[in-house]
Amino acid sequence: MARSNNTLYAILGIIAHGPRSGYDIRKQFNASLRFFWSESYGQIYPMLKQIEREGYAEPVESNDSRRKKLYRITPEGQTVFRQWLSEPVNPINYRDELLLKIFVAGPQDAKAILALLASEREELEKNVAVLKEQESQALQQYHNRVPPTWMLTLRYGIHSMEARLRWCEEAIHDLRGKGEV
Amino acid sequence: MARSNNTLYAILGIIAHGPRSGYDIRKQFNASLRFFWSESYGQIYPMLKQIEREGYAEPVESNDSRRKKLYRITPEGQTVFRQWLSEPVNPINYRDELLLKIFVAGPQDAKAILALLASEREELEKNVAVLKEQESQALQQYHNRVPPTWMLTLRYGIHSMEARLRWCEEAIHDLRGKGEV
DNA sequence: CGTTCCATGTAAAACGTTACATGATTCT
DNA sequence: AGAATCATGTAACGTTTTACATGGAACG
Repeated sequence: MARSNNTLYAILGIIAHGPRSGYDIRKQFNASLRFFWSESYGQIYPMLKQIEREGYAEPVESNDSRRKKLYRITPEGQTVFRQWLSEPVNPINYRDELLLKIFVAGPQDAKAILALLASEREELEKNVAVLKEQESQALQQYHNRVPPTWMLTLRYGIHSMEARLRWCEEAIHDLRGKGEV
Repeated sequence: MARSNNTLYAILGIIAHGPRSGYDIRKQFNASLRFFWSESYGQIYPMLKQIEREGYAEPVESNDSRRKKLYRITPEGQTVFRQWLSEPVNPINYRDELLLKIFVAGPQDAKAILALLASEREELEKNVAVLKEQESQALQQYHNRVPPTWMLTLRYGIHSMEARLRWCEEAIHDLRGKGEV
């Protein structure tokens, strides 16, 4: 079975909104979707060349003072991108280390697990704050016009992290209640 | 930088609760943690041999009618397992295809995204029902005694899937409201 | 006696990160 | 001038899935 080749479509999806360099693409993922998607340079640059070879994008000369190599999506690229977009998504393969540890922990590990949960909670509180700040900034920007679809990914970040945070607190409460600490 | 070698610890964590075969290990992950962790045979069997070579587990002859090869964790295995358990977790690398698609979608893709969200919602409703059923079964089983830590992973499944479900509904509502459908 | 499930295993390919190398531009 | 950031790229390594191969046990 052919693998999903997500890196190809991720890049195509970014340059579908306008010419971008490899550096731009990385930046865009890190700025907005870092909690749910990331691409490393080690994948981006080789994939851009492959995309060009297959005729899904072509280089454009930039009038930037930097020597950026911008790529513009071609009509063929648009076609395969929209095709991919409408296909059902593949099941996610999460590998959540914290969940694994809790799953395999025994009663004697309650203390260690509590420590992990505490630092997770701290981390989540920070991240939720960052996302909410981003949200209020974005809402000001779009106060009358329709917000773009990527706003939905921001909303997802808030929903999912708040849920994880509530779970963390519940779990800490449960473990403390056992008196095994 | 040394990579985290999670497969090793995942396996060690399972056999820490009693002798298991490669097949058992797979089954246990699929039964309880499938949404947050999975291991394929292509990793499990070679890793079991490596674990044996390193002295973290040893084979035990089974009195099972099947020709299972059970592995039992050694004291050294226990040690490295508990050590790993107490270390801080590495950041997760989610790669959430649905989020990616929504992030890179343009206004003209609203219809395609709505279809994806609708089938995601369906899927989530099924999964939440399954988990809640599992939860009530487990709660009966442990009605007086303290529930094991893996119950927390079940709770996480419910929390996170319900959050994703609520987000799905919110997103569908938003996209419909735009009149772009 | 055939089908289904149990059970172990390997090889190849695909995927993804990390570390390194290189050099230009911008800012202080 | 020096530091920080921008920018492209590659090689090595580690991780993970997929496809294939093999055969025994249970069940109707």
